[in-house]
Amino acid sequence: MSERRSGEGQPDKTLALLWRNHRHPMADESVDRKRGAGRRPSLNVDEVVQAGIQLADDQGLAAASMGGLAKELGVGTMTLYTYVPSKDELLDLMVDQVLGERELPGPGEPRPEDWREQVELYSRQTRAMFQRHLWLSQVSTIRPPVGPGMLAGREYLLSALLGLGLGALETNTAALAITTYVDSAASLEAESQLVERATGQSNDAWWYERNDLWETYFDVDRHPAMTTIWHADGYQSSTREAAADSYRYGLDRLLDGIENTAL
Amino acid sequence: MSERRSGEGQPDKTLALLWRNHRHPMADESVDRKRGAGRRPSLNVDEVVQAGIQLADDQGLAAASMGGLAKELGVGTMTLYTYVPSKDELLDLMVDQVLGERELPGPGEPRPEDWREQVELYSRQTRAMFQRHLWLSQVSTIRPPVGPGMLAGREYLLSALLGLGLGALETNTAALAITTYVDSAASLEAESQLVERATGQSNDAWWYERNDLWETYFDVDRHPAMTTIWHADGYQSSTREAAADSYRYGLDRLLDGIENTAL
DNA sequence: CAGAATTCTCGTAGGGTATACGAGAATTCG
DNA sequence: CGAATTCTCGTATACCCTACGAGAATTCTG
Repeated sequence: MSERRSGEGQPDKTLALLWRNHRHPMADESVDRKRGAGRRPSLNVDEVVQAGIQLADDQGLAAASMGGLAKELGVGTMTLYTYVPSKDELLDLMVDQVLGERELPGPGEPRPEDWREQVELYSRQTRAMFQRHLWLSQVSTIRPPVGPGMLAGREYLLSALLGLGLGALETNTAALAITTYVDSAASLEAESQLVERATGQSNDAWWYERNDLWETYFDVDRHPAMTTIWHADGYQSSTREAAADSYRYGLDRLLDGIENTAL
Repeated sequence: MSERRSGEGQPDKTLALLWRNHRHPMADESVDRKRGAGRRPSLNVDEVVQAGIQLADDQGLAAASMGGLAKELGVGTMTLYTYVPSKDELLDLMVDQVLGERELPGPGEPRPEDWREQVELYSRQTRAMFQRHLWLSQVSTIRPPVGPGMLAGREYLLSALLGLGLGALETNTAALAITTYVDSAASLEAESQLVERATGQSNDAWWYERNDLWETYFDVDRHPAMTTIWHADGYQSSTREAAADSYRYGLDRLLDGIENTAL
């Protein structure tokens, strides 16, 4: 993973960058430089962010280093620091950008009627996002970029749950529980593919390589439950399918539980 | 996050290291060198692993580099490679060690009667493990060390669910869903504290620093649900408490859902 | 008891990372 | 045409992992 994240420097500057393409009440020239004297920039923030995403998609997050990205853009490494204060900030911008790519209906836009269908949509879009951008799984979400993309996602999920009549605090709590589950599972799924790509070995092949375990080290007496499941064909052959099934199952059960408390 | 993990080299050698302290049917001297000619080792694997855990606990995973660990042990960096084939293998050993520290009753040992209480115990022990070893949150779990510690955890959880009479495949699926939820949440909790430690700033302070967001950029029309929750006091002041509540809530709902399908 | 065999020890070297600093180049304003 | 402004980017630093191979320590063999 990544080590430390997110600008400790000036939150104002960070927020201004995140919201750079949104008009807001106090719209001053905090980001848009008034074009006057001075050398003309050869790039702009959006180009840098987009190129960063592209590079991370194609070659992995590690390849999207400041040096690598600069080479891709045909400029010197330090030139990037004209557009972005640090690598961490750049990552924030990349993340909020792709968070905003999810196609989630905003307020007033048409959406599924059933609340579960609405949550389902959030789940699908989020998983698809992780699939498009596997590197997301390597980025910490503890202090997320507080930009338009992230807020749109939270807004959508909360609006889906509001209809349940759960009370403000419980609604928020439920939304958090759902995002924890969905985002974590989607992240694990993406990470799994990343590992397959990086090692050139499927996860199934990896497990198979460890067959020795069962023959040599596995002690049936110490593991009766696993043995029982095994003999009852409780293990799926495909790691991937097992993960997908367990995701489906867990989300359905979680929503069942939430629905029940709402009655 | 960490980049790539887990020995692609020889699974046999890896397994032998992981199970080094367990007697097994085919017990040969694959690990224990027959003590004969040759210089005496100044360390052993367990010491290296233990020192690695200690160092990662105290100074963070980054500080537990091969160089740093060697300095701590008073040997040259390359000396460590006598005991452990690579840094990734060492990490596997550290992880399985702490997985095994969880106090989960084995087969035949006394345990809570209620299955939910048993799952609860798994949850408590796992969260406590992450709290003792915050660096676990930075380690990928996609290809876990297939050692005694990991197997004991899976065995316990499966045994807790077997009593529900769910059928082998569904039991396994449910167990996977539970570990995904519990492990992910515990990992996020630990990561959160790690970030606080690394930045010297509490997460609450971090959010507070972004108060500008609400005044300057937040658009009420685009975020009616968030606004509603806000006005109904649906947001908790403490990030940490909010996370804990949502964890509790989500786990309870998940177990509710599982219980219902079992009827 | 000497040399051979074996095993552990560890310095060096190489290719990777983010970014502080400051000099130089390009552009426009007065 | 200078001065002011802004963008460009080479250099230098301090880390990371580990392949390689020479040297040190110990015991076995005769």
